[in-house]
Amino acid sequence: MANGPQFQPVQPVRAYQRIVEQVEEALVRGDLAPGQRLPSERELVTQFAVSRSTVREALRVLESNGVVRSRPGDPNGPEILPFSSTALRKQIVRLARVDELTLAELIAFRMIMDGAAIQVASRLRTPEQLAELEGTLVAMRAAIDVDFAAFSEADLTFHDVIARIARNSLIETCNEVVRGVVLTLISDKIAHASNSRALMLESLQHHAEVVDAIRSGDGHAAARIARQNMYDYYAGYVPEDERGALRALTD
Amino acid sequence: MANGPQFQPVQPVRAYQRIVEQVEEALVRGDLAPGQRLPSERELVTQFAVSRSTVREALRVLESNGVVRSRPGDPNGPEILPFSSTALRKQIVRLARVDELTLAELIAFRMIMDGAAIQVASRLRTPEQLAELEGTLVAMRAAIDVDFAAFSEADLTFHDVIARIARNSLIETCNEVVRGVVLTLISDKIAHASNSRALMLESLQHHAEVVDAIRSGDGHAAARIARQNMYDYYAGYVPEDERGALRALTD
DNA sequence: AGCTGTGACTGGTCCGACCAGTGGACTAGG
DNA sequence: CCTAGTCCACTGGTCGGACCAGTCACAGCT
Repeated sequence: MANGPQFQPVQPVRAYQRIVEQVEEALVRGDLAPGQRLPSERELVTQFAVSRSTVREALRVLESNGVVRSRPGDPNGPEILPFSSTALRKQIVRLARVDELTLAELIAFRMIMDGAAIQVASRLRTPEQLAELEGTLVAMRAAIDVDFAAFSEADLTFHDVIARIARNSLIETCNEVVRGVVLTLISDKIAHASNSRALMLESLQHHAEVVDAIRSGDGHAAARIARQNMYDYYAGYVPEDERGALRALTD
Repeated sequence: MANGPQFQPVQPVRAYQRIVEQVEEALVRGDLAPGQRLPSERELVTQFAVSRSTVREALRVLESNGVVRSRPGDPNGPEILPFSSTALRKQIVRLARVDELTLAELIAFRMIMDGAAIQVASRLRTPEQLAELEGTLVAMRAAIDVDFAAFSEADLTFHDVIARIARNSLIETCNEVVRGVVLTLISDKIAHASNSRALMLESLQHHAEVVDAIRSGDGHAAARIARQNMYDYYAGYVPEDERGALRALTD
């Protein structure tokens, strides 16, 4: 049999898709920047030489991808949005929903990413950044006296600072997204009201240990402590027979 | 000032959004499964009691999110798709394009995820899975004599097997997606034609070392070797001043 | 100058129409 | 009886026009 050229199946390109492509290309070329406005739908109709239905379908896709936002009556036209992780979160949530994704996998993901970020941060951190990290510990201590939401917020800040020191916004975004998914998954099992203060104090203590390890520059120790803490914190929500992967990360 | 109830800003919910929500809810409830078909657009018009334009905008959003696929002329109606990571990849590519994401970050991400997967795999692997892993090594060796594409394919299989042993599809998906993004980013800098065979043999040797470490059950060693290999392989494409984070991962 | 009412324009939705393409039913042939 | 070919009902893609509620800028009033 002749080994001819490798043909690829073709699928028709719809008009609205080419509009989406043109807008996205303009965005990566820099011709369009967040904050700027697109022409009105009726103006786009003339520019692209298509009907308004087609323009609107393209705008709906762009809107669903978090690229633009249309508001009724706005004479300035659709707005180009700054990048946001909401669309990325949507996809991960979708991945989690098809139930190929267990809570154990999500927690393992967090242990891995957070541990790695801490390991990198303990090497790259400047004295100023170390001070900033210690500042967030103080803020966490103060937040305990407010309520759990405030503490959770301060905890989030801590991990944001870590990711920024590690100079990796992918880790930052993924961690934030997965953290949100994990929280929604276990939110119905949480009864923080009874013992929340003790839990918060314990969590603060663990964070302080991590900072100590970062201060001494021992990245492996810092990462190990952080992973162990996360294991202790979340393992109770994971079925016994799924904890193997998590324990493999705490060695 | 009275501390009244916490009102939230409201934004109007469009008709097409509620259609999208209903379809996605039906999907998570299991009323809709991949492979099944949606009613035709005109049928959906009567079921949702909206116009066809509205139905179509909803379908475009679902299609852009990888949930359904419409084909012109198909009497069976739009098809419910199995989950695919293409939409997730699209979002990560978008994140990479806004240039907040450097090549170094992507490679760091791969070093972290792949290393962690290998660490977990060396603990969870069964003798059969170890044999399967050794089998992929043989396949990689055979692929070297074909061409680089075949070798790359075999290499991908290796990492897929690792992720499956580690029982974490999130890692699997993220790794696959990021790997694709990395390849497209450096594809223009690659000139494999001259020395590809030597590179492939070296890569195979490194994979064999990883498998050795997995066989002996030393997860930390296996992970360290894997990260070091990836560093050696990719570091050349990363600017000198961005390699700090990568080196922090190879300690 | 500050306020107010108005109107041009926006996006959201609906309707009806036409076209090219698909696939199943139906028919003619084996 | 089964196969191969034709045909047509129906599909999605696109178009154009229409109406409505909402928004914002501006002209005119106080």
